[in-house]
Amino acid sequence: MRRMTAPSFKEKALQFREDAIVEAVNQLLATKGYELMTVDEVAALAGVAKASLYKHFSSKEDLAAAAMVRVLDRAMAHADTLLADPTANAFERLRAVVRWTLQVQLSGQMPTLPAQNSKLVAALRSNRDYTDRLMTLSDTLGAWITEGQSTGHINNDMPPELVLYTLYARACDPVLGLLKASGAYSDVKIVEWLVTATLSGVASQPKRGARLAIVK
Amino acid sequence: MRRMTAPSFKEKALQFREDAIVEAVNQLLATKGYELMTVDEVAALAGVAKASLYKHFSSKEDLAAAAMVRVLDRAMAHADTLLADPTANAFERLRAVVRWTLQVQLSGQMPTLPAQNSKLVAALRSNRDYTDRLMTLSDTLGAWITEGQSTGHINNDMPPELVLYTLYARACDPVLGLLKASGAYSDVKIVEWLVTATLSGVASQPKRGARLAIVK
DNA sequence: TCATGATGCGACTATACAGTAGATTTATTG
DNA sequence: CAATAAATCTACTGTATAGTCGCATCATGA
Repeated sequence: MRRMTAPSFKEKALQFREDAIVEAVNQLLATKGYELMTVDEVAALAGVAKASLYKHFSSKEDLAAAAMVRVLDRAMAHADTLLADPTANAFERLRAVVRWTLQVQLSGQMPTLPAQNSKLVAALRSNRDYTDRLMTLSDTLGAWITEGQSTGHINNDMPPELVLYTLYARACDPVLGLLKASGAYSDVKIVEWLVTATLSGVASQPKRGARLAIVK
Repeated sequence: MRRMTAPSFKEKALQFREDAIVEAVNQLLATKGYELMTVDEVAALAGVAKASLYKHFSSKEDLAAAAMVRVLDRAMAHADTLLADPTANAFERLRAVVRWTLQVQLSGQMPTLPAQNSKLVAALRSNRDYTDRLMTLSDTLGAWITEGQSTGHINNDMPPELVLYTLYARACDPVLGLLKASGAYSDVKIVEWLVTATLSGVASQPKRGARLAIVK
């Protein structure tokens, strides 16, 4: 049954609190990671008692899932804005996705979860809010990837799966943090280098037409 | 004062136990990660009582450091064998390093540590056994990288630091595990794709001489 | 203004885990 | 073989933290 009336004051306050909690989780996941994040910290940062928090989310795993849902929503929203630009092709959209992901991580806003925690992984897998969004986003990006392969922009020898995972992996690439910690480079420079590294690797690009002088 | 006598039976047994402990740590770090690894597990897996373990290593951080020292030693040993081949150039040696790293990870033998645990990071930083080896290995690889840049094999626009970190990051690349979990590809294929992705990215390589047909 | 039901909170429990103390075994040496 | 020193083990402590209980508070609707 869908709601008929406008959200009441109480309901808006509720939503506001949930947002504060998820924002706190997002922040802590981005800085300390899942294992080191404590529910007490989340509650304190959100300005909520722990028992109240458990009225909204039934477990620590649920908290993590909520943060991932939010970042996936943002990623999909970003993908939609990219589709709105008719001048960009699939490859350029993928490049923009990589850049967006790196920018979010560099600004300390990217929540990351350990793939090794089996209890957490099981909780995520059985969370429809999460899995549905992950599949939707993967479908969108997967379509761009195969399109990029058919237009010759993306390596045809690699399975689209591998390319997709490679993009996702930018969200937890440790290189970003190490370069930032060195303090020697601007954020913009770091992002551009890593976009290049992802798409073209660290090897020199063979110059187009480089063999002109050699071939007769 | 250096020892004069051969290691006694007792001392060999001691060394043997330490090896068993470090091997257990390595295995658990590779599978569960640092936070989820418990000292009780390490002791059980090594076949040693926890209190005995603490006679060898004074903290959980020390255990992790010992495992990292071991893997760094192996990496340096591998680098030495690469230097022994006079036909390979710096770029080819770096490719071999990437392949080795991926192979170790794929076989479930690569210990990884969370960069977010500040207590652990502090312990590693103040551990000479660890830092000395890390610097030595970085010097070796760094020399190969700048050599690769001067011979035009490696992108000159990128700081060597970035290239070095990119190589190191292969040790904890989640793409490997995801592809393996999909079950659709052989280990050899996975490694080769990721070597390519690291060095040349996921984009199509512009074919050498591709503009021949266009330029006059 | 009062009844009500949902939401919030302080204080609590249970548990898992890092680290320790003291008894016990074992290799070594005279 | 006896004395010793070192290493190991069993059983423990202290603490951090996920999750809960029961009472207090407050918006809402009559």
